[in-house]
Amino acid sequence: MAKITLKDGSVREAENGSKIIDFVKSLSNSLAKKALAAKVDGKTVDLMTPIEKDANMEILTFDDADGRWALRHTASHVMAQAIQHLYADQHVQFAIGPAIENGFYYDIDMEKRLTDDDLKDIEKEMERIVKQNLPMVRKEISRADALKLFEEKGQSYKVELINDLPEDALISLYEQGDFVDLCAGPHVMSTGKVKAIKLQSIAGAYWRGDEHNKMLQRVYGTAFEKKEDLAAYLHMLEEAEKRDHRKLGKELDIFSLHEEGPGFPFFHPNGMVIRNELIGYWREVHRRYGYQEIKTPMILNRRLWEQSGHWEHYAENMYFTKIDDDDYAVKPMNCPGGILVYKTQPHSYRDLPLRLGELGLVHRHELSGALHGLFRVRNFTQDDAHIFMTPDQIESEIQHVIDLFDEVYSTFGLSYHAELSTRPDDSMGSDEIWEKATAALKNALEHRGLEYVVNEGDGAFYGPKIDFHLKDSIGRTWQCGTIQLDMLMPEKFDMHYVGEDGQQHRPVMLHRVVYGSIERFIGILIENYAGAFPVWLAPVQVRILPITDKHKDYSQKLYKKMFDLGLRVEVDERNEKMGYKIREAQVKKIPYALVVGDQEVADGTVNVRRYGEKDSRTMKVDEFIELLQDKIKTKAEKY
RNA sequence: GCUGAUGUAGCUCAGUCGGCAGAGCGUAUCCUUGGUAAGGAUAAGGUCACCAGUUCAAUCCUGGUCAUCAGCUCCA
Repeated sequence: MAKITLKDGSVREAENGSKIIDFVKSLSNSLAKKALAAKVDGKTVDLMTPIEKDANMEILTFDDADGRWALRHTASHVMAQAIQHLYADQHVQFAIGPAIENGFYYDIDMEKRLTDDDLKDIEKEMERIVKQNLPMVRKEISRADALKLFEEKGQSYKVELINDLPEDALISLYEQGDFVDLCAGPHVMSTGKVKAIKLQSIAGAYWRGDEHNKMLQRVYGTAFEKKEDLAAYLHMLEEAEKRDHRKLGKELDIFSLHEEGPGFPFFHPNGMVIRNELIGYWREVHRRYGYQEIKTPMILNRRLWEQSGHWEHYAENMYFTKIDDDDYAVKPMNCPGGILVYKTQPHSYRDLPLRLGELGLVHRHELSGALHGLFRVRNFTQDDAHIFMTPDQIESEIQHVIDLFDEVYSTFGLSYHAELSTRPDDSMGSDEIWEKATAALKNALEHRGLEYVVNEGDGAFYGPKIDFHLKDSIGRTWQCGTIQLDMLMPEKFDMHYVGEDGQQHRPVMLHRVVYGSIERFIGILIENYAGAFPVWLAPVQVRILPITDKHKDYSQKLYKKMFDLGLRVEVDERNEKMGYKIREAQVKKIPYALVVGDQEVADGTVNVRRYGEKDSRTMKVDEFIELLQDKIKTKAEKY
């Protein structure tokens, strides 16, 4: 007998060689029904796996990420089978078909181009396969047999995958009915478990994610255990779409994009209010954290970009121009400018760390297909800063930067995750410098207990970096903040400071942005607040709604009083009924609507209705203004 | 840049299987002076993304270009 320790710590016995599913049945029939896979000593396996020794076991259901993964992975195989059935004449080649965060996909290669209508047919065929409740049978074969099998089937992508596996690898296959696939698993026990399926979209994807390879057809879908859950998920997606910053940006008159300038966003008055408030806050925070601000030119001579390495490593993303007969480039980054400022005078170790901030407008030629609202543009303002310091200040300075990031993100109620990116192929500098810089970043992260993922080879060409990612309305993450450690630019530009010993030393440089780009950050904020900005950021903070013409004078007096206090206020004097004006104020997501009629004029009050609330309350004018000013001062998120 | 889809009024979208282009919202004017999510009427508003081709005739068919959307690649 094997001793099985369950998640709650209880220990049960199971017969050696018995299947996990039978063991689960012995625990509870209802659990056995819900079970999708199991985690044995940390490894996720099929329920058909035999129990062979004492182990820790967790039964996975749809509530567990790994359970969902198994179900959706099976769904992906079912889809592949359906495609094989429907397009038998096509010699469909299958590449890979994993489960992903909220669903699954399969990459396939065939002559016929799938259309949205085809998805309906595939779904139908999938449902048929699900109904048949085919068992998912795992088989293990040798590498040679696997090669033979897939060569015979003419599945060249599979053959390529197998060839990449170690010589002695035992290869697993999963078979359901007439479909067999190379797959490590795990899967749910049978196709019948996949109760609710929705195929979502078709897109291109490069084989192995490499743009030099052939582009395959990728079919995205999602699957749930219950139809209701699928419906709820699809509804959630619809709701999230309403928060899309491109949609809200238009509706709330924040920004626009035009064919005349793809990727070059236009900011409207409402957008500029948000921008300027963000910048004001940024300046206030950075002053407290010991930064000074500079401004450097947008166009600089070719020599500078050659010296920095951009000319060699970044040219395909740069825009160029000529002045007289000389080559110039529009800056894609602010650092060389900051370095020139540093070099205008000698520095002592006593001046360091020297923190120079710059709101710098940079231009980068991004691929046309990558452009995406304010999230991915071709010109953007980085809330940049370059910190020049001594080598032994690196770690404390990184901590200092992370403190600042923490403060800024929490002001907006944003949660983030960190990623560490290491040396890319196309990079400058010695191994030693890279190792040192990477270790410094890693230490800072670990010292602080920040969890992070590592992106091998994703660093900048001049140094490794820590990126801070924020989520958009549908859960895609976007890199915003970044801290990049740079020991190369100081060399390239022969930068110095005088140390305690009176000798010349090489400073270390830190590039960092908090918002990342003001444009992208505004996009994130629009989605985060669903367009209903906190009072301090709201383009219009208060709208006064006089009931009839009789109340216009009082409204104007109120308006002037608030306007003179610097508040963003407007009066809706249109000849409309109160219901209409209230609706308009709500649709525009204005934090406070003030209704004024006979009552308010007589009492010197306002009737305050907050955005999103049905009830209103009457307040003295001064009392309301005080409330408003307090919300603004404290950057309160709630009205 | 790649694969696929889309482009009609300021916005959201119908529509024309080739024959003078439509709705709702918004805007303007008039009526209505109305207490918390849409009061009524009238009117203006379009080179049907752009450029070629086919045709007696193209918003519609063909080809190309541009932009947008989803994804890939890339990135703040």
